Amino acid sequence: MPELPEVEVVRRGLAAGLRSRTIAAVEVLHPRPVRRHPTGPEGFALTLAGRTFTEPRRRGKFLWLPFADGDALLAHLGMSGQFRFNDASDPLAPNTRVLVDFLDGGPQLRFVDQRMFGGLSISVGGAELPAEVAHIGLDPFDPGFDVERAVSQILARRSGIKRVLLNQEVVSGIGNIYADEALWEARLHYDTPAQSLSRRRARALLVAASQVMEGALAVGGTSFDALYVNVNGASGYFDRSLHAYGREGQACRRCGRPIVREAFMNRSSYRCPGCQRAPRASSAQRSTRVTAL
DNA sequence: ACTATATCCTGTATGC
DNA sequence: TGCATACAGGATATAG
Repeated sequence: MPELPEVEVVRRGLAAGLRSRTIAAVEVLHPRPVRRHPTGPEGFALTLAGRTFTEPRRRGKFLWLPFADGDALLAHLGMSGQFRFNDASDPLAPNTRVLVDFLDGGPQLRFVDQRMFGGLSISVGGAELPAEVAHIGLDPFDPGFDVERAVSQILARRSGIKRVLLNQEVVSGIGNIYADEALWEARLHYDTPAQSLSRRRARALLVAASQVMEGALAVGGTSFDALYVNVNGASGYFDRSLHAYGREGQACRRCGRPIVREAFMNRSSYRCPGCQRAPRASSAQRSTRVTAL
């Protein structure tokens, strides 16, 4: 699942392969990835021809590929989106959805996406910051990221801490894998009310999230299968460094107890039952008690 | 304004 | 072998 480190790996690959290149033609092979474009796949393809890419940018898991004319191609990888560079004569990978050819005749840019939760759209005037991304919070890799401000936002939420970590409007870039890893590092249960944390613990959690993701970026990201690869089709190696995610039944590397998997928010949460104890009472239980009194 | 949930989508793994 | 079901989980629309 591409989260912040994986999306940054992709951004860097795109930077190396797209800069100053001009689009000759675009072919949309499946309409779903361009569903947000108002004039449909044909309009999407036509409006892109002739545009010249500049430096790709990113906020959290959103990528945008600015054009020299001030607009941008906005991209989200969703669950399984990939950008790949291939010669036009190379066979198409399964689930290839969009093809971009360039005037220089060099490698094609291909958007491949099995589950199609992600997609491409055109952001008019979005070269600097697409309006579609304006509501997304800064990510921990952003030079403008303010830890104290993020701590304050976490403490203002009534939800469990993992819900808050996954909320891209508070801090962006964190998905299920790095949320579980950060919670393991910080020894926190996913249901701990965000409001109950001290500033110190909330800060430590954010630092842990940031450090885990930096470590993942350094080795090319986390890959479990062929659904996340860089623009050359290569996998990352961070799965070997995970402490919680995907380790059901395996010993906690801190205390030795088997990691458990629990259903949470329509997905799985992994935690150590020894190091990450459930909070004494959920906020819902407490408010019920207050009401009863 | 905040919070929680249903929904989208397809390949792979598993159970009967 | 075939068929059904569970699972992977991003962001968003919608309901409360």
